[in-house]
Amino acid sequence: MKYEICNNDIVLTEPYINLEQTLDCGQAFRWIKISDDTYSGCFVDKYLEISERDGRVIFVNTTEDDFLDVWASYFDLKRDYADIKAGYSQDPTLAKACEYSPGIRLLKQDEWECLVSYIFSQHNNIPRIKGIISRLCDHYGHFPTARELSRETPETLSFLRSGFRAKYVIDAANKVANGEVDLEFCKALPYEEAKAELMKIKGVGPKVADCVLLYGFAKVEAWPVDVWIKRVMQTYYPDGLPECVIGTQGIAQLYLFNYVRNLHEE
DNA sequence: TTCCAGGCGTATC
DNA sequence: GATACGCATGGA
Repeated sequence: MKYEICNNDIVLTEPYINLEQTLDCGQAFRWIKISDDTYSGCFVDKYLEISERDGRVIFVNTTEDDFLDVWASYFDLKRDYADIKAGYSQDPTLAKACEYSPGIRLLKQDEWECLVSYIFSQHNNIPRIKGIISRLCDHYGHFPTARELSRETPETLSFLRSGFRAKYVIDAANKVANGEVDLEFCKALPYEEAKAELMKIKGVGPKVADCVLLYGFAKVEAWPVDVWIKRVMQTYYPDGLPECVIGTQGIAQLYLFNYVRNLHEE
């Protein structure tokens, strides 16, 4: 990781990140493109504007402390993606997927926000997921805590227009607020045990749990299988995943998901 | 109009 | 344990 301090900004020169590929690939739902080269977003109570110019990423008006304590972790800056992608290049499909969007990185998101977001994601599409979460945050002025959401009912959340998912989010809020599911504790558990804990929540099945394990807990062995990844498996890997992804399947999934979803649109 | 969307709970066998 | 079906909402 290499960076410079420029006036009030942090300019990241290494590693390479593509902001559009990373912030708008469907792993996080709250980043907003506010100009040609700039996004705004949050991690818990930290607000960030971040720009990409001439291949460099600029953390606008950001202290070195916040950069090192919050954003370096959030953007997974210490992981060696060049090394990971070199391993993936043994597989022709993954080689194409990495070439298609080489600047994707895993975002290590807040686990509670991640849990709620992916409960809303089920049987839904990305623009609509963003709309629901945007209405939720506008309503509270921030992403609501579990305690705040535990006071809601499906009726009081009807403004979200989130359909049958509202009751699941309320169940998650209740279980997290009363300690029945302890996300901090889950984070420290091994993959399988953490997954079983998350699946105590109504509306959290294997796929949503894997998304929280990957995007919220940064457990890169998680392998969320949605409709797109099912198609990937049928089309490219009928006999199972290639050896070169074992251990970091979650990161491979980011590249593959983005690749096939855009192939479909073209 | 019909189909589908980063699935899951439930009923049924 | 596996398979089928309904589910709120909205865009294509």
